[in-house]
Amino acid sequence: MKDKAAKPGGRAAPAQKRPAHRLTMADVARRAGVSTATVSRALTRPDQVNEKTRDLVRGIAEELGFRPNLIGRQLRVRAATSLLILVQDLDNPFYAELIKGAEAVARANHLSVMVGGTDGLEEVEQLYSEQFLGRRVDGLVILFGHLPAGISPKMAEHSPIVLVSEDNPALNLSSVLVDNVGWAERAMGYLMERGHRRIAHITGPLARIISRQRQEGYWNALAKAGLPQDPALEALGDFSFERGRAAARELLSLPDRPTAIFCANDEAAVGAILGAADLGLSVPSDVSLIGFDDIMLAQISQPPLTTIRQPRQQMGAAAAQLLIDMIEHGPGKRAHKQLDCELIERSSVRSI
Amino acid sequence: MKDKAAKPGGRAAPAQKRPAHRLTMADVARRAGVSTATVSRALTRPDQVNEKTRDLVRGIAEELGFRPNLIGRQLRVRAATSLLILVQDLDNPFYAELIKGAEAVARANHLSVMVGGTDGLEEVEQLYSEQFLGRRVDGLVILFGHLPAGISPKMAEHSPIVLVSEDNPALNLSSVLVDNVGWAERAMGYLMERGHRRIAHITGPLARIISRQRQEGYWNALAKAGLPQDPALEALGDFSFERGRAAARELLSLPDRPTAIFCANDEAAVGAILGAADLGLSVPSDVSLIGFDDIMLAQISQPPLTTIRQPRQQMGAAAAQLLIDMIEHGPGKRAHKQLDCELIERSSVRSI
DNA sequence: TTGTATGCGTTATCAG
DNA sequence: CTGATAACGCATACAA
Repeated sequence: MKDKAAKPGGRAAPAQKRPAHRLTMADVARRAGVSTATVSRALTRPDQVNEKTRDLVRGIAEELGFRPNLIGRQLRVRAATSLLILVQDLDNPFYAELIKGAEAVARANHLSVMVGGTDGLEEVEQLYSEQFLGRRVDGLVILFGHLPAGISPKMAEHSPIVLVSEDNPALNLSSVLVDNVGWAERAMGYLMERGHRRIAHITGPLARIISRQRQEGYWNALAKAGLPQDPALEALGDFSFERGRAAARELLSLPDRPTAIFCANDEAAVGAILGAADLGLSVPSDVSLIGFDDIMLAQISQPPLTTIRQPRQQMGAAAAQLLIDMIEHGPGKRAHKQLDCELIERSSVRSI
Repeated sequence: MKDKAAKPGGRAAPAQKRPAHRLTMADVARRAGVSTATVSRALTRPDQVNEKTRDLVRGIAEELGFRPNLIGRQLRVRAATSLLILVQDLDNPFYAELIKGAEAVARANHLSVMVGGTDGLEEVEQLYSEQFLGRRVDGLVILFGHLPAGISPKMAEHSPIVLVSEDNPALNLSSVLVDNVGWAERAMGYLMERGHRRIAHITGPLARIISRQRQEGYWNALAKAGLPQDPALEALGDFSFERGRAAARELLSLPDRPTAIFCANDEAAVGAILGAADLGLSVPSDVSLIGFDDIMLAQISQPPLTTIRQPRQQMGAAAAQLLIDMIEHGPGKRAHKQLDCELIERSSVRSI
């Protein structure tokens, strides 16, 4: 048997050639004839070390291809390193830009961003919750209106978590929102200003608060105009293109058909364009359409869609910023931020 | 002054109430009157500990809201924990489903997925490279055809990295690809079978290999049919809707205008539909169009687009699987996987 | 300016 | 079955 190094903790033998991805500061230190402390300093606090030593150490690190292990560092330095953005549906075009906004702010603060798509599955939510509870991510941006399975309201109360786009007032969490009710009203107002009185609504999935809020805006507008609520004019949607198409067909087959439809989101609205076409009707001559979100599709649909634009990038940025504040100053700094939308006029509405 | 605990490493004072997110196994151990080793075992290897002890420990952990710190664990247990997917453009609809595929496989292997959007910025690539080199992520799925800044070809050679969708043969890396040349030829063949002879091409950005491959397929098809290459029939694109629209206008303003256009991707093809419309031309009666990718937009454009479908979900899944194999068995297991596309027939092509 | 020693929170080893 | 102890890789307080 070979001798073992005398000092406990000493390496068995200075491995001939350890793969670059397994080098540690000790390896660099040995080669440079300095202590690991000096290596650490040379790499992260260059000013605290003699110029010659610094260059020596850095040269050797470079030569060896050494990169400090961030896990080791993170265990030692308790600084936030990453945010997790949770969405239900990764291929919902609404989210990408929002994520971009968050990413930019995170990056500026030296945080990385993880994105998780849950598909609404509890089991997946659970998995991501573990990352958070296990402190592998330092903050949570949630793009659906509930806490992911595995995080109790009590835990959430004292944690850096922010709800974006979709609120849940029951949870008292920080949030970045738009006034869905108000802007739905505004969309309706736009239609009414152009003479529409018989206006239908294609809802989102009513299980989601955001859908109910836009529906509420629809109702409010009706009420303020002294118009009755006609259940026949409300078609249940689910934010999908296909459902929007079908819903439009239903609505436009009504004996006294609506002159305009307020769609809970753009995707459904684009579906509605085709639904109208299915019946030989065209937009906006036969029926006017207004959407919500201003996704890219809204610009390139035929006709281009008049819609309510949500400031997605800003929403993402604000969320990240809020989160970072909470991480730095503790969750006491809870906040509710409301951003403005904008009505984008294109060609899917005509005056009557 | 108060006494300090006798043992070095002993905590100064059993903090009255430490926030739940700062509890350690030591806290649980103390409360349960066992060692940290037992706590660890009770939590992660329940079978290796006496039933009564186990329940006691787990009960207390639960009661305290203790969650093991994954960073500590990861430092100790060198097991892979996450993959990083790098894309240039997060809001490119092509990627979402691919990411989903990768995520599913990763999840099944107890890995989490990070997604990074670089916007093509070296500085951002650098940032993500550091995550990888710092071993905070264990594998890299790259959705653009080059190594991110900060990773040298030599490093890459021995690392779990896989290129997806877009190849770079110069780098000898594992990859998951489709035969872009072949399927571009197939698209052209489809047009030719329907009598088209004068066929234009809207390219992708030629800086990208994938664009050049599809262009090559275009040329090959021409050559095999004995047709000449007419530079006038090639319009430079950049995969964008707007550029596709403009390019189509150029092409269709030609004195002897093409009867069909092969577009390097769907987004440009949808743009081309509008470009044709701008000139009072309609698809497919005046000009036939075929795309590439089969993004969602292709289904809902008017007319719906005939196109080449890439198996995006499978590509993502295959990439993740490849990566996992490399992580487990070392990068010796390099592999090049080629997946099949499918021609999706819709209504943007007519026979002449 | 540099080195020594310690601990971040967990788990593996080994002895009891 | 359980406990003591030593790492994992790094950064810092403190001593030199």
